[in-house]
Amino acid sequence: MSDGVTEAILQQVGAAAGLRFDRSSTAERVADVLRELIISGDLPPGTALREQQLVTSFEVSRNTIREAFRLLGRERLVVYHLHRGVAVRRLNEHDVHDIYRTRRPLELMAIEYSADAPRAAVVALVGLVEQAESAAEAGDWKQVGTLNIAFHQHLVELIGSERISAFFRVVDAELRLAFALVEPADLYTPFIPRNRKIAELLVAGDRAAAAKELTAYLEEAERLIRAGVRV
Amino acid sequence: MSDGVTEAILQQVGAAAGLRFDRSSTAERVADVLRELIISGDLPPGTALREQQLVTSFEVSRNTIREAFRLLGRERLVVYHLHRGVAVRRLNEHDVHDIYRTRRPLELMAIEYSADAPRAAVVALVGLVEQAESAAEAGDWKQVGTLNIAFHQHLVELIGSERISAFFRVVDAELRLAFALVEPADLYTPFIPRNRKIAELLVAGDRAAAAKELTAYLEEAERLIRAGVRV
DNA sequence: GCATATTTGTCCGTATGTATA
DNA sequence: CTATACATACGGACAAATATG
Repeated sequence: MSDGVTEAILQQVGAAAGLRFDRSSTAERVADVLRELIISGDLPPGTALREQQLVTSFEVSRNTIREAFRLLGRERLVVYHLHRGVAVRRLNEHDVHDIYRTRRPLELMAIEYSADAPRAAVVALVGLVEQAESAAEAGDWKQVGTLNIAFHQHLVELIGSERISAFFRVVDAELRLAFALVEPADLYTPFIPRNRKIAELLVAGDRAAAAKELTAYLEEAERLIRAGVRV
Repeated sequence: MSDGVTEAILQQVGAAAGLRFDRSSTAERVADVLRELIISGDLPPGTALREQQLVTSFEVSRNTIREAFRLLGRERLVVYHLHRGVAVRRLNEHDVHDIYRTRRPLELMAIEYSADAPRAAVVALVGLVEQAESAAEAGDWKQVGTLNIAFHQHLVELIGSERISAFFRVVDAELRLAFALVEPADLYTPFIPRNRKIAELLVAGDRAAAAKELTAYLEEAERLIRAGVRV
């Protein structure tokens, strides 16, 4: 009945997190911990999050847990089933498709806006790629993944809208629900050189070529992740 | 002490909404009603939403109210102050500026995507403008406002991303927090002909001119609303 | 600045309804 | 079909923080 593995994970992190004695509300902090567990893959898609279980692991009340669920639900990281509680969201192919339909216009627009963005911000993209290359050589795929995300997040931030940046973060967290299903080496290795090319083209000011390269990147990534979700 | 006006509004709507016996959770439904009250301007920015007050008007428990607050908080319609509860959000000039920094790239991208969108969807924009013209003649400013929003929502939907559409809806609801501060006639009258021009240019396939017109629209709207917020 | 009242933050017990074995 | 487990929702309690006189 009770999922021993899930329970163990929650015990660890919940207890260690020092949930009380903070500035924000307990519900926010519970949501933060759960979000981290979800996007890191420790709580894989489909995992049922039972209220009582979380009450004992986090040592907070059920009300607080439920408030945290509401927050995560709005971020699309968990799904509600009335009278059946919440579970970590499982993306289907359509979800992945729509996420890329979301990323494409945003990132393409970011390329256009790069013309007006501070040069330092554009150059910083190259630095992120270089860090990713080092991490890949060291075989640290988790770090490569983080840096890949940081690259695209940074790109979108060139638009200069806090709301779009925040929206992109949420969509990105959502996309990570699918990452657990794909081999990290498969996922990132081919994309580092692509990111490098995009960054270099932007620094050179060739936005049209950068847009072309980005489109190719996104198409390949979507295909790969959709294949992973299909399984 | 207790705000009689706010109370009266909540009494009315809360009781009339038939909150129980529905498919979704009570918290969702409470949030729906509150959202409507907020974006319609019945609960103007700054209004304190006291838990006990809502408990009596909606006849639900405090826990449920708090869950609804979490939902609205994630939509940026209310703000939390620890140990001081929630209040209807009050936009400042920076907020309005960022909202337009958000709208601009999205709507410009929508114009580009209109090339690939189904023709019927593009033509439908003209229909929305015509409805707005009728409503303006009839002096129904509330309806004009609704139709203006529908126009831009419809435009963004040409991108074809459910997530972007949903995001735009949230941003739009947020923007309405500022509408209460501007005279509706001032706000909408000059924009109907602009919308018409944009729609006609899109139907004609002249996307560059439509983009120019849209940019002018957004600049004017931002200026007007920022002036309203400044007061 | 202090004492008091109010309100939030959080926890708990319980009753009801729903889904699943 | 019954039993069980669980989520949903309510209401009461109390400490802590904040607002008020």
